[in-house]
Amino acid sequence: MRDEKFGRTAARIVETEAYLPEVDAASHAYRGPTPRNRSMYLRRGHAYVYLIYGTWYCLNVTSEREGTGAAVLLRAAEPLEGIARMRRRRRGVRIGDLARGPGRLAAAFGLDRRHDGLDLCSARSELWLASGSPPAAVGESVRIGLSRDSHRVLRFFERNSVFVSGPRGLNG
DNA sequence: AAGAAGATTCGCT
DNA sequence: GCGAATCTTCTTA
Repeated sequence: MRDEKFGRTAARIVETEAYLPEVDAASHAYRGPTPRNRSMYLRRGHAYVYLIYGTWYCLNVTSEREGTGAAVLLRAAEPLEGIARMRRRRRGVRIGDLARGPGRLAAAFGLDRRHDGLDLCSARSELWLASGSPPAAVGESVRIGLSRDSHRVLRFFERNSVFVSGPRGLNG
């Protein structure tokens, strides 16, 4: 959820990908800290927001203890609140496309590097995680769009959600 | 120092 | 289906 002066935007996470510490060649933290990825080393529950292809931002939630680089990429979400605001940010696309994909999700919430490093578990943060309705059935698959460590089954999604970005079949 | 690839998406052919 | 957009990091293509 994101709180701004003029209202709240909220969405329910329906698709994620995990990036492991140490052994995961696809992780931005695989080769150690850099200016871009340093917030991956924050304690679990912090935001890692980065720019990809010089064009889109992606939102991750850190997942390990302080000093260990790991995170969960939020790949897709079901818009719940502030949908008009999201549509304005997303050039008026259909609701089903507002947050279907990691770049689109961050764009719907209006995120950029100013949000990098925020504590997503703090009531004083403008961007935060809330508990919501649990997924009915969780599917898993390999992660999308990787060339290294592409075999790892670390993508998780709500099986019957139309807001998921990638394949929803038995094996992803 | 320069070039290529990358956790993506959009618009045009 | 393919190229563009254009930032950060890694390789030397």
